Order: sequence, then C-alpha cells, then structure tokens
Amino acid sequence: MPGSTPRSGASFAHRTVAASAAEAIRRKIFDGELKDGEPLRQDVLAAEFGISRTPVREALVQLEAEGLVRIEPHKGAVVAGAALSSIEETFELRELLEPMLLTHSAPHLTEADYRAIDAVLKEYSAELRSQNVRRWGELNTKLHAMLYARAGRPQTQAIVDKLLAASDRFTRLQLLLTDGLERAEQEHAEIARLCRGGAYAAAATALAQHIRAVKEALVALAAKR
Amino acid sequence: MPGSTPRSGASFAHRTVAASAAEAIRRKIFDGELKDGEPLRQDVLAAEFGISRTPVREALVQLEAEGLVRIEPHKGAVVAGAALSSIEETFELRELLEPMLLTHSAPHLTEADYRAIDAVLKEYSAELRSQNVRRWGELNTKLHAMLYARAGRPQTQAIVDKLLAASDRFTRLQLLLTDGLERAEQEHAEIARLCRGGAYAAAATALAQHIRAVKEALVALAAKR
DNA sequence: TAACTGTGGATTTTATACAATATACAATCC
DNA sequence: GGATTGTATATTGTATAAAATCCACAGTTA
Repeated sequence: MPGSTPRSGASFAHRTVAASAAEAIRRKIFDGELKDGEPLRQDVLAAEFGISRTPVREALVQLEAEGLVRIEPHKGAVVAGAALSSIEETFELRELLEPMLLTHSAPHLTEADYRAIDAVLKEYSAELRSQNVRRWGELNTKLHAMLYARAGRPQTQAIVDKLLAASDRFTRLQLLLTDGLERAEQEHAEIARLCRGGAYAAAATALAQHIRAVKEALVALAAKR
Repeated sequence: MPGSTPRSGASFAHRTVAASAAEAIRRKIFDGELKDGEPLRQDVLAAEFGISRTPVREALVQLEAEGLVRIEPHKGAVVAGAALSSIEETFELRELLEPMLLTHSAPHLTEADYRAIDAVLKEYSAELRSQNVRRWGELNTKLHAMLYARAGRPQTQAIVDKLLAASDRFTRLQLLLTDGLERAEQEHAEIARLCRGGAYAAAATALAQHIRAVKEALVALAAKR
C-alpha cells in the first residue's frame, strides 16, 4: 500500500496534511468509493494515509461544512450522500444567484478583465478538444468567478464558489454528452459577448438559461440510468 | 421538538467543547468584540476558555467554512469581517432565498407545524414586550427555520441559517425602533396566516416585503449615524 | 419471556508533548 | 548604507496519550 514511505510526491499536494487528507476523502466520496451512509472511522483513515488522527479530524470537520459528511457528536462521521443527490437544488441555487451576481458585476468589468476572460475561454476551447475533463472543471469555475469578480458581493461569491465546486463533478459528467460540450462553449462565449456589449440584462438571462440547460440535461441523464 | 425541558445553564449548551468554543468565538465576532482582520491566536483563546488548543483549532476550521475567519497555513486565523460588513448584501440574499424556500415549504406544512409556529409567535410577542432582545433573535431564527422546514432543500436552508445568524445582530438593532418591533410582529403573523390559508404566493410576497422593509430601516439607520 | 442494569470494549473527544514553519532581528558581506 | 543570511523566538501543525462517551451484550430479576 502507498503509505510505507511518505514521499513528498502527490501526497504533499497541499501545504498541510489535514488539507490533503480532506482532498483525498473528498475524492473518495465523489468517486463513489465511499458509499452513502458509510461510517468513516478516524483511525482507519489515519492508518490508510499514514498519518495521525488529528489531521483526519480536521479534514472531517471541513468536509462536514461542505455537506459531504455528517458528524454526530461522540458517534462519528458518515458519508452524507444527500449532498450529491441534490443536484437539482444546487443548480436551482445557481440559477438564482449567478444571474444576480452577473447583473451587478458586468457593468464594472474592465477591459483587462475581458481580456483575461477571453484567455480563459480560449484555453477552455483547446482543453475541451483535448478531452482533458478535469482541467475543464477548473476552468469553468475560474471563468464564472471572473465574471462575478466585480459584483462587490463577497458573501454571495463565496456561496457560489461552493456551489460551483459541488457542481464540478456533474458538469464533467454532462461534458460527456458531446452536444453539451459545444453548447456550453457557445453559451459561455455568448454571455461574455453580451456583457462586453453592455447588454447586461440579456447576458443575465442567457446565463440563467445556460444553467437551466445544464441542469435539465443532468436530470434527464440521471433519469435514464 | 418544542419540549418543555427547562434549558440548563447557558454555559454548556453544546455537546462538545469544540462546538461551544465555536459558538463563543462566533458570538465575539458578531458582537464586534473581535474586529475585522484581527488575528486569533490559538493559545490565547484556549487559555481564555480554559481548554486546550485542539478543540480551538476545530472551532476555527468550522468558522472558516462559515466564512467568518480566514486561515492561512502556518500563519494562523484572522477575523474575516467582510462577511459581516455588508448588511445590504445579507438582506439581499435573504430577500432572494427565503421567499423561494417558503413557496416550496408552505404547501407541505402540517397542522402540527402550524401549531408549533403559533407557539413561537406567541412566545415571541411575550418576549418582545419584556425587552429580552437576545432571546428575540433566537426566536426569529427559529420561526424562519420552522417555516422553511418542509421545503426539502437542506443546502438552501443551511445557507439561510447562516444568513439569519449574521442578521441577528442587526435585527436586534432594528428592534430598538419601536415601530419596527410591532411591525415585525404583525408581518410575521400575517405571513403565517396566509400560509395556513393556502395563499402561498401572497405569503411569499409578504415575506419578501418584510425582509426588504427591515433592510431599508437598517440602511436608513446606518446612514443617519 | 421481557425489562432492566452494569460491565467491557470500541470510538470519539480532549490534553499534552513534540516537530515544522514563519517572523523578527542581529550579524555579515558587498 | 543596503541587502542578505543566520539565529532566536513565537506560533502553528502533527503525533501520541489520557479521559469521556456510546453501544452491545451478558446476567439478573420479576
């Protein structure tokens, strides 16, 4: 097992052990390796990662805040798959919050901002064609964050950031529908274009439709399985 | 469960030390005792509460997830007052999210739910007259939570819970405007009445207006100072 | 048999000890 | 003098040990 030698390779992607433990557990949950309702024993995880229980505990607390696990005092942590099953709620929230953010942010976006956005869009297209799915999720999050940067609403942005992180896994799924891929690319470009042209209301509407389209595609996909 | 169990001393309302430490720090931030950007030293907090650093660390991790503090690896935690600074943003979010929750929840509220809500409303009125401002905030949060309980949207509810906690300090302030006091009481009752009568859309509208009214009163108050 | 009680073991929670890292400040070099 | 490097100290991060809590189950009693 990978634990005998704690090399500074992939195991040290983060600056603290607790953070990388959180990342590892998160991935296990996303990948379905840990099923819904499954209990997470601290000592087991600690042994598996070759670390002590203290950072494991901190990781679990973090994950609880993200809604991925549920901690009951003195009883332990269990996987809260509910957070995953509620794709609809996540997208419903995004549909509500993101257009609002865009409406407030777009009028204050500078020329430099637009250039940065264009750069991301460009890389985005390139990566899409190269089937680099993981990177795609990162870029998607980055793009949205950039669009909302000038909204002057840090709280809302923090909430949306979490929603985007939660969406990530599903948006990647949706990517596999080949028409979803090109469609998203088009819609993103369209939204950026509308913002640049000053058509803020139209951009917000387009964004809402974009999010709704992804949601419906995912719901349909889930129903088919 | 609105049990009749007499709440034991406020000293240890929580089941773990870490949780009560989080609660204490949270309160300090909300009350402005800890100012924006102020560093939070683990050993200082531990000494102050008479506990070890371990639960303090867990509390800080929790609070970071809530956006109340920012933790930089190996540097420590600082108060992230940005989340508090904008009353307007908090209420803007509430205005957006709460009516949505109510719309989804109200049709599924049971008779027992309504009885519990009425009970809170009653205690609410009593406490208002007794000028017990702190308890008022708790009841307000509880009332809103009960109204949204059947929405089947745990994520959204979690977000709103945080917003309510952040609002608490300000709503207490607004209470001091004597007409704000009676007005809130009336509006709460009105919303409950509309829900019970099946006028869900009207209830949602009333709720949005209620939140907007409080926001505007607070903004006006802030401007006057 | 059914309900109750206490006991043992497993697990979490907290405390303490140790290691790693960052910051401030003095000494050195150009 | 200014920048850089080295060292001291403070603070955080991790490991390990001790205390508290829960859970199952055997044994007792009516």
